[in-house]
Amino acid sequence: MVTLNDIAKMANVSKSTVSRYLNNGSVSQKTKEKLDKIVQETGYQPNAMAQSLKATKSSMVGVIIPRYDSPSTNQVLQGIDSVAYEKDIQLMITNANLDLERTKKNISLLQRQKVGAIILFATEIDDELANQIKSSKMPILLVGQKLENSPSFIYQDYEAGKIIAQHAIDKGHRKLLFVGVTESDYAVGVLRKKGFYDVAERNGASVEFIETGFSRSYSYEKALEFLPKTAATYIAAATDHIAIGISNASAELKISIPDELSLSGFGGYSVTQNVFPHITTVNYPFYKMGETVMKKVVQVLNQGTENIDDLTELQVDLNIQGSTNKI
Amino acid sequence: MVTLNDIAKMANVSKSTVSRYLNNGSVSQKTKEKLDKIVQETGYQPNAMAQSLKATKSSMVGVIIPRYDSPSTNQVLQGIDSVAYEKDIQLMITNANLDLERTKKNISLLQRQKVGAIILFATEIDDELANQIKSSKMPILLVGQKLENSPSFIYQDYEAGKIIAQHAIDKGHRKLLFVGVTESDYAVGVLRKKGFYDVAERNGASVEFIETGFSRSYSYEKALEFLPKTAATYIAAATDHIAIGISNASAELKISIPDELSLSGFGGYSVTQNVFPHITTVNYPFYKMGETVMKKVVQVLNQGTENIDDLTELQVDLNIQGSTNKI
DNA sequence: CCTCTTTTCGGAACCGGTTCCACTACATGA
DNA sequence: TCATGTAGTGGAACCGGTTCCGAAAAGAGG
Repeated sequence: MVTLNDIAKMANVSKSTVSRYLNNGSVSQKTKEKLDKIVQETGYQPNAMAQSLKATKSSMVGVIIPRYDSPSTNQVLQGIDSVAYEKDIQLMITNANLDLERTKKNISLLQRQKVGAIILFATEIDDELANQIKSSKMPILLVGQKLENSPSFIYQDYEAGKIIAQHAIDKGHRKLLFVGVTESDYAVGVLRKKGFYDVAERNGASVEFIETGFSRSYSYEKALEFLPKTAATYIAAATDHIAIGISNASAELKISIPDELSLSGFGGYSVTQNVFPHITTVNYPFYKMGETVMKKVVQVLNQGTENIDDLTELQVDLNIQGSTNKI
Repeated sequence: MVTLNDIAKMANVSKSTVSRYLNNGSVSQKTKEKLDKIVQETGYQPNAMAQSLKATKSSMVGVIIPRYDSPSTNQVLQGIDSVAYEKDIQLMITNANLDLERTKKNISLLQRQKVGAIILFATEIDDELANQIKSSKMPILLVGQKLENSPSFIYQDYEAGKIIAQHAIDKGHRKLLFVGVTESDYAVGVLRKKGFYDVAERNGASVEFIETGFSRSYSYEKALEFLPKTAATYIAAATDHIAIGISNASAELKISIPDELSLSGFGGYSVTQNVFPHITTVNYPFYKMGETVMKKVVQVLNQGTENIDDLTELQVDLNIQGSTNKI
């Protein structure tokens, strides 16, 4: 591997001259031409680690994702990437694999790499992690969860629940079923449900509740059981994947959507377009989330962590498709 | 940020002693205890860049992915990650965003970062990129494309085409339609189709061909046109997403799958489970691909690039679901 | 108590860059 | 002609670690 020192020797100049040539450029025309030629021939590329070491920090930004195959995360990543690419910031993406311990390890890994900031897609935050975040000298931005005194970026989950309930009400439904998940997931399990209940009850509708898991296949099995029994005319699934499972089950049971039953999800994943009829859902602005967070990172990199809002909420909007209809 | 030097001063010992304490450990009991305490209190973590600089290489492996929201890529990544995590190798994932120029830039970026090896998910390879790969002193492993004299890992696309055709023949179909993509994509556009044709024609079946694009929605539109006209009883779509588009269109047109028409895809994505009936497909071993490539990387890291096979082909297998039936 | 071996430790060089400082050479203006 | 300014350059220190080498200290054996 050819180094700056090698180049300097070949050109019979000092390291500093070569470095100056590569950076600012107070170099004479003659040496510039000489170096042009040598750098060209050798294909010299500066060692990024040596540069970062001298600068005592790297030009990278760390990202901790929960897992690779999450469509929402990937859309957020696209948004992050678009801004990062534009600003010439290199991302260092690490996978926590839905493991809290691995999340903590990844934070310290990124700290050792001296990244400029960390974007953390948090699913669960325990006390230890909260402490690690708070005591970090390196700015850590949270996506999808909020934490006191840390810049957090979340979706309007409570609002989303309200929007869907209002839609059901508007379509004339009064017997509703909310198919949700465990309350240990605050955004999905608590907020969406609460928003839904609040609007439904305010309008005098009855709401049943059934708990299922996040997987499509489990929800499908569950739906095969509860669909024949329920009196509801409108089912609000807490995620699009759950909705897909229910959609599959109703196809199997020859229950027609939307004629006999209306069905909606949350998320706005493209999977809702994969079934027919397409599923009404609440669109979450994943891509925009990425852009927003990354722009904030750029700001933090330039100005430090002062004057940064603690909480940024991104708006959601209703996406009406063929799966919901008037009663 | 507390450095090794700081620790040394606090403990009244030399840098080398602290370094030895952190690594091998030929250190007396007394100083060990003293350092234990100080490291504990300060939360000292060695600077990864300084370590890499000294070692003249980092302990990372670079990965270049085509884009973030590719389900197949993400499954391969999970496989790569599982091995990397086990071997304590840090991944540096970069996004080429389906851009050839960005792919080239990413390679040189990873080279400047002195990663131990690069895993490249190649879609397209032009002469310049081929040269860049060949002239790299750093091992570059290719996934999904093959290149002479470079370790390449591919799927059995030709074989997959044969398998699907054989399945159609076995089910008694003789009027076949292959819905494919442009031949500029060698694996999907050429190999799958060729395998399909070879087996079909050997068995005296007729094969129509229609070209579409990779997107589900475009294939859906196309299918609305060609489904009413075709005489085929079996449609082989060149990807699962195309198959989903066709499935949606046939639902819209009230053409019953599999009673009136059999339909299959390629890929084995979970989306084929999202529609009802589930779609027969050829499973591609994405996760295993990741494991296989990463194991090879580990080998290359340990033994260098000698005795590495140029080409590794991973087997595919038929996954029969409800969308195909006897005629 | 004195050798001999082993353990423990500090000094210095090094990895590959960047940057400050001082020095030279030459041009500019008075 | 001489002071002053400026572009171009090299030397040296530094970023934060690792490692080689030799010296000092500690322990073993006679």
